[in-house]
Amino acid sequence: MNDTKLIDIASALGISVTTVSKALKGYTDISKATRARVIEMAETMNYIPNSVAVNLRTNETKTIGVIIPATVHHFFSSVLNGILEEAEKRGYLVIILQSNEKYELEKKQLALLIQKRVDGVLMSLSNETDDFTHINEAIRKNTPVVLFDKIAKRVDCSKVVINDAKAAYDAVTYLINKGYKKIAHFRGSYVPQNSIDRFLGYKRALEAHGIEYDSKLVYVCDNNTDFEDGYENAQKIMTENPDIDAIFAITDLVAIGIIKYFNEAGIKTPEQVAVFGFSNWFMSTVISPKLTTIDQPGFEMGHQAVSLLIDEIMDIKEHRPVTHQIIELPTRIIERESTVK
Amino acid sequence: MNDTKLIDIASALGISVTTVSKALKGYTDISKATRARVIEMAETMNYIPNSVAVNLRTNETKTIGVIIPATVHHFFSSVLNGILEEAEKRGYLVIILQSNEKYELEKKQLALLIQKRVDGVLMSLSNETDDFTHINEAIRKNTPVVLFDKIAKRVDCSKVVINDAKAAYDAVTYLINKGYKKIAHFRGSYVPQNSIDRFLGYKRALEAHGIEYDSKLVYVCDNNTDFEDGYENAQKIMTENPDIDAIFAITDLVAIGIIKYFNEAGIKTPEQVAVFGFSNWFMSTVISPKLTTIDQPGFEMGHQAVSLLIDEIMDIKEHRPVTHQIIELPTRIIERESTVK
DNA sequence: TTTAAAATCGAAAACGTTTTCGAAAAGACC
DNA sequence: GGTCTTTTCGAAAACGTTTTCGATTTTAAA
Repeated sequence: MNDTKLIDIASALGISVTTVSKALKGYTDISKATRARVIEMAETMNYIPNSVAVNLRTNETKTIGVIIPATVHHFFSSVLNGILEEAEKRGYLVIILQSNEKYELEKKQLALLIQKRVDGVLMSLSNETDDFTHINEAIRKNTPVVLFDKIAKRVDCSKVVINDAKAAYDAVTYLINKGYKKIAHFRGSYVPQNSIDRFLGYKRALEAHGIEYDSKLVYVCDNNTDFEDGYENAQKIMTENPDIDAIFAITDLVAIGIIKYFNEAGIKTPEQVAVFGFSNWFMSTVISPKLTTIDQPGFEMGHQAVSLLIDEIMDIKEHRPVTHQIIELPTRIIERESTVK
Repeated sequence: MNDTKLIDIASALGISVTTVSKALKGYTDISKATRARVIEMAETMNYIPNSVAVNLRTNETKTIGVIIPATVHHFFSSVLNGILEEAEKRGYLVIILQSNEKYELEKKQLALLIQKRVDGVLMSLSNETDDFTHINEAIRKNTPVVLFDKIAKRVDCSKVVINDAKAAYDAVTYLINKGYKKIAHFRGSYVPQNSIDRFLGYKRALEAHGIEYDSKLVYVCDNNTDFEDGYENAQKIMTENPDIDAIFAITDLVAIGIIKYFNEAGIKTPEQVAVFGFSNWFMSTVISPKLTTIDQPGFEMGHQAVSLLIDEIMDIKEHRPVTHQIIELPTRIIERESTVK
């Protein structure tokens, strides 16, 4: 170990630690001559400042925390990528925690991050989360939080999102314009805002185009880790409502499950039933037929979230007033085989 | 902010910070009575210890660093999962860095982690890395390192790996036993140990079964982020060596590229050419035909790596002699459609 | 009651920096 | 040479803990 510290440089040079510290940090009240000597000595002694001591003194850790529901999803992987890249660029390290879609875990992890004195935290809510006091508490304690993707509208903080309702609206409108008439929706569970908004988009698109909304055509897929849900509900809907001609799925994963079932059951996609996904996972180009879907800019989302967070950290540090922003990233339809006859 | 500190509790109770600290940490030289008073006051004042101060004093951060080449790959996502879960269970936080397969970045990031005083680091080498002094340097400075998956044999530290050569040998042997005679190999680039070992396994399996190794049947796929490489080389091999009847691919991603090309070109899999992947990515069950592959236990690998690392951290802390272990995780063949006629 | 042992507490040093403030030295000016 | 300004440096406090060691008080033993 034997790390060299300021005092080692100081005694090697016969000067004080104060002078060494100032020389290294570029203070102007140190002569060019001694500054040069200090820098050289620091170099040869291979000095590396002890970040922990610096953190204690300066009261900042140059570290941000990230809480995401899961990493296995391709979408969150790309968000993570964006986060890591931007954080590194701005000189921050990132601590990652995974809530596994559990509210209790999410709460505990947020407390952990605050205890670790991270300068700010980025989070995407778990599916269970419908109480936001832990987040408000964090903000109240001056740890800035920015929410991304799975957010809560009622929390007053910066956010970066897509317009789920609009994206869903666009998707369903696209299907209607393509001539599909009886469009089902495989939705997510009832708590997450995404799930609600995509459902609303679906419903509004139908109504806006004179198609009556039928709650019997809405199936719930609340398992996020597997495509079984899509598979099973596809099976179910084809016995209960065999005359549908399209399904708008909340997620590519669900859509993949649907297509898998259709392929096995000999149901032609899109000839008999078209399938529309959501997120543009890598997988969606792999399956046959290739999946039409909504592109959700994960990488960009990670970038923006970090940017917003660090800006806010700076504002707090400089005692500037903080203003919360909501960035809405554009989505677009990626048309592939699963919807074009 | 207004965090409550030890001194706040102390002055509220009219006692010293020493006593407060000891009471909270369960020292036996504090009376039951005052301990109770302290604990209660700490509770009501919502005391949270300042980790940075604790870190400085105790000289440990309860944080480990992880450097991986990329997160987008499904395999690394599951390793990450295993890491996060085990680290949380053992009370450690994890800082993640991504080298993007660049040696220089990997080196810089390792230095960063050491400067941040992480208690240890987990890493999987970049494809470019063929100099290991940065790792040896870290170990010399008493920051334990454990390597996983993409390792360097010449570095003296704990490792958790699969036996790439054996897994590849098994895969090719499987193909031979299935009756395939002219088996090509799409290998990775020349530096990474994985790539080398899988190639060696391929070669040895051929030789062990009396099939002459032909270097013309080996194609290099060194792009890890896309399946284009597999796609293009598949196209190439079918003009240069149209009589092959199987391909052993270094990665599921490459295999997917091959199958995509075959599907488009009307080449039947596995009837004309069988395809064998490696890693058992989620994707491999999505493509049609479903891909036969080697299951690589990523989650378990993450678990074990963290376990090894924390054990070593403890050994160093307690001044016990450290012993380096190499854990070899079992792989197995997952037979699916792409190799069974 | 005296003495020894046990129980309970606190002063102070330490971890390695950063930064304020004052002191000393050097230079400028008359 | 004396005064004033500028340059250059260092002592010391501070960040919030942990832990050693000694001091004081209480209890037990005789």
